[in-house]
Amino acid sequence: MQMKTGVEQSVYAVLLLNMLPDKAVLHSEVISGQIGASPTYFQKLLRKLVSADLITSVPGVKGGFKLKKDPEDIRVYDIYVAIEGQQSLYSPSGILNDVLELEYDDRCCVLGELMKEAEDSWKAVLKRETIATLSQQVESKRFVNHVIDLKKWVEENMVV
Amino acid sequence: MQMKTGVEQSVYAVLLLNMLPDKAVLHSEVISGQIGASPTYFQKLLRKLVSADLITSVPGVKGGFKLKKDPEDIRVYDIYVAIEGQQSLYSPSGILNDVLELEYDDRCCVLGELMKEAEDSWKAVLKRETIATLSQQVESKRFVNHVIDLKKWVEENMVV
DNA sequence: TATAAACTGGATAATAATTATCCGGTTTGT
DNA sequence: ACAAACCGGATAATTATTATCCAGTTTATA
Repeated sequence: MQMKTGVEQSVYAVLLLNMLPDKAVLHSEVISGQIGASPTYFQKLLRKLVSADLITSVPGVKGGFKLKKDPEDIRVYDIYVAIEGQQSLYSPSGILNDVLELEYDDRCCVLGELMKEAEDSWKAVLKRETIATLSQQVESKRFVNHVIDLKKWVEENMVV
Repeated sequence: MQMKTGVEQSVYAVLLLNMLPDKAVLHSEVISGQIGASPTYFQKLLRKLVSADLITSVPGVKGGFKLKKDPEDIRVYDIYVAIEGQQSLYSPSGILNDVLELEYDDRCCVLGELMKEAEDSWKAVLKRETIATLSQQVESKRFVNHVIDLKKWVEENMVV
């Protein structure tokens, strides 16, 4: 039980896109190169983010990707769902129902309820943080010099 | 990202073992048969529960498995860790460190902290519930008749 | 005391999920 | 018209999970 690395890569990709000036766009291979992801698979991830309406893609020469929403409106949870889908961490297989030989109309899933609560609690934390708040943390004094370099890199690699 | 079915099977196995009278023991194939799990793989799961000191095994003819601890002292979380190990749901791959070109001594992992908090919150729920409280729920009035049948089954299949 | 029936644990195979690649198609700036 | 990007479906490679097998140890009992 481990989160896909694609989620982490996507979060950082969105953080990068958030450094783009308006109208500018970043080519998918440029992003995957910076993040160290496999270019072709990374495109699939970007595709999912597009489907989830978190980013937009512009095709054609000078095409690329940019944010669709404001960073305040993109929650880490949104990215998680975009990549992993909304299937829950626990899918009750109804063992207890079989063991208790319950009829369909009075099935119980005592473990399922607990797991749902745990998962909701987990999701709540992911819903709290947004790309905006994450960006703030990265841009904190401690890393400000590195972020300046990174923004320079973005400007060198972006397309109008 | 989905919880192993082995965790669910293990929880129900422990619930079954909790119905055993003192000194009695349940053969692993009897349990896996009731739960509907593959016998050989299920033994591996039981083995992990033994290693985690949640249950004990007695070898030899008339051998089997029984609880090692009181049901109040077995948390769902303990079973989860026994089966899945204590690796966290999120293992930071240090992308941001690479992106920011940080030196070893001032690495940050802004996403890692968030994920850790989310995971702790998830685990807290699993730590709250024990086999004792789960058993209570199953034995609630609603299912009391079925539980009586189940206990009958346990007595028929247990070994002194 | 020999035997059968259980657990032990390591090697290995089968299955499923994740990650990665390829390629023919569409869009768009030059 | 062409090159450079995205699109999306098929497919392969890799990894994680589930499942099996087998030779070893323990123990009740005949």
